[in-house]
Amino acid sequence: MDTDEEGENDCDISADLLDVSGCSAADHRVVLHFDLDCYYAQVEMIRNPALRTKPLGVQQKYIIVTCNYLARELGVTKLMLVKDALEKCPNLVIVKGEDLTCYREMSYQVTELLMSYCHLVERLGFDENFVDATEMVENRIKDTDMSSLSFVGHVYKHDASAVDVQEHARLALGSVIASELREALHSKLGLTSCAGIASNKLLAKLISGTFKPNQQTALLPQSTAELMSSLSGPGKVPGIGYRTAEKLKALGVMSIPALQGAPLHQLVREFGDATAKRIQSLAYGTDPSPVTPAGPPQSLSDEDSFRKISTVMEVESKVRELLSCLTERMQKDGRLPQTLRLTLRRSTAVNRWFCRESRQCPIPHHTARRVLTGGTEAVPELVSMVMRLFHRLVDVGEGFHLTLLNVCFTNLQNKSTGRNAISSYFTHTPLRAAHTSTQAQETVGAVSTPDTPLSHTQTGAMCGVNNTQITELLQHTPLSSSLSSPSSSSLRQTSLSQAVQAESPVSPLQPVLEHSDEKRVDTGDSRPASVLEKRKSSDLPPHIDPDVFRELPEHIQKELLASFWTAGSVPGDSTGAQGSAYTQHFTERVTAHLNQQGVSQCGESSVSHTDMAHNDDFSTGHAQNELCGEGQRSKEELSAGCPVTQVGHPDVPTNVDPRIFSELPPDVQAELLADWKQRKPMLKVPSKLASKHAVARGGRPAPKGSQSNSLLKYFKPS
DNA sequence: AAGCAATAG
DNA sequence: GGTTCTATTGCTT
Repeated sequence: MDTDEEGENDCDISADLLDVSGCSAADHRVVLHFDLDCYYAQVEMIRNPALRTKPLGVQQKYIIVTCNYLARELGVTKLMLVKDALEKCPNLVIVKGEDLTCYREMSYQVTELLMSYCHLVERLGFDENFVDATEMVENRIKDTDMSSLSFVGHVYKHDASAVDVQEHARLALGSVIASELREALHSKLGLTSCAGIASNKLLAKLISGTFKPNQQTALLPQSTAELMSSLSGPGKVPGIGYRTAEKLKALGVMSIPALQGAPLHQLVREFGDATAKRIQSLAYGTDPSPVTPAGPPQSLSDEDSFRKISTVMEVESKVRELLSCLTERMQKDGRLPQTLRLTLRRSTAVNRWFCRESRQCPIPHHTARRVLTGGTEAVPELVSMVMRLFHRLVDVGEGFHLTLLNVCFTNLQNKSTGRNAISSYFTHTPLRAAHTSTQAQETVGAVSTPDTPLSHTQTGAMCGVNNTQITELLQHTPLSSSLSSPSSSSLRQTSLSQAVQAESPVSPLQPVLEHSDEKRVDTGDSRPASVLEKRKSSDLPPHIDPDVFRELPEHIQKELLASFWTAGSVPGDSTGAQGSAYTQHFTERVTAHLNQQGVSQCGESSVSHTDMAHNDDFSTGHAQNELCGEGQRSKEELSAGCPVTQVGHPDVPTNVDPRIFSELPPDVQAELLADWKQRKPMLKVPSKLASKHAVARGGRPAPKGSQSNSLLKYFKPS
């Protein structure tokens, strides 16, 4: 009978059975999951808007790691061999994506933007974020008029307009918030995304991909079972990977219902108590794991793969290369690396046993310090440390065949004092934000217009971008007079931080920083689109050249007007960041527009290197950096966005073509130089990032060392 | 603390 | 059951 142990000890699963009926304590959370659309490809299209109209693939080594939707329509898929992709789609435009710098930087800007509205943000890879919006919903639910509330976006297996919002008010509010955050990502960073709204991370993640791209979906609690059983097998459950799925198969568990119904003791035998319970709960759609706030990364690593490295010399030079990049990153980070790890992959001929092996060692204090102070001066000592690790792994007497090397700094210790406020973790990658998205026709009822008065300083995207924008102009546009007039006229004038600041409408989306408790009477609707229409070019901010403005297509004009209208409500700060919000955006749009019109791009059309994909043997790392037809470039240069030969003025950034620079009017040159010189002091936002909520729930006490200080450094430039 | 396995994007 | 280039967590020693 029932005298078994397993029957009596707890009531774990039965708790789940209770909440099928709708509201129980367990679905109390509102969790959002954001997933950037084809992320790397999107970043590349932002860097070069001309790519938007073409099928685009991002290449790492010999595979296409991701591609845009145009390419997908033509049959290209993720992780496809370059050769296959080109067969399918001969017109595929390919950009190299081995250097992750710009993807990483933009990724942190995304997290940072989300965090500015809600501190509970957890990163998952570079392109996904969870947000626990429970508290935001609670705060908002009081003063929202239920009769005007409705779902934004899709509701899984339901007609969104037919769902009873009274019954699902919190979820509906979650969908409103998700759409506002997505709109913020779009208007501030130019990125489109999908979002899922549900009661926990598992469900939010699973639901977010149901309508793609650039759409969002909410999951009603009563649809949970349907969602789960729609998965083709246990392996599709996030958290159950290949190995676990294989083991389950061996147990005869091949479907979600099977996993739900599997005898617990059997799972426990295979996986242990904790894992067994966890995966079975997952099968029911239960996931108690908290949204754990993101911090700076816990390790920094750099790696390269190759066909073959078999001499110590090659190893050493590859290691040196990796360490140079890595120490630079480490220096910007500002934390002290306390351990160093080497990992490698060997090709054992007999059994293609692809596994990574590693050795690590502590880093002497003086060496670690030198990494931070001297940067690459520390490289030689690090190289010799790594080589010692290498000899621990490989008996060179035998001969060896490596296919990958990785070096990693871990055990990162916060530099206690706020003293060395290492500047800009993010050196801003060229940013062209806010494009009118081509495929964005989801009904975005409440806040569709590009207003969302985001009344906080979006540091990453706004401050200091002036310069990058100028830089962009220098890089991507011909020296035609048509351009120099708008750019210089709009960029030249320098002081006007106040213009529109007067009355920005109250945002339904309040950034967490200023926490305004003022009664907002009119939150939801308020903003008729007519406001936009009423603005004529006579309303242009003073620094915008009306003639240039009129040249732009109407939809871009509109977009810009909207941004003029909403930007700038930066309250107390804007130190020297003169009117950057306006000018930056304006400049961007003009530039993007010109590019889209096929203005010849400095001869360097990064568009036509579809060949050269396969001819390199992928042997020793380099060689393949032949990107824009300008010979070799280092990874860093590539990430900085197509530099040219280095000559010229010491203060001219490396990513600016000195020739082009020299042809600019002298006054513009002077201004740029001045700008570049005091770039660092210029950025700064003393925002106080949530310290109170550092420990959110049962989770972890926030990142190690928990210096909100260091976290800030990580996210903010300055 | 070290090394690895598993998971994920 | 691998392609890339990361990054995290948890188990085992």
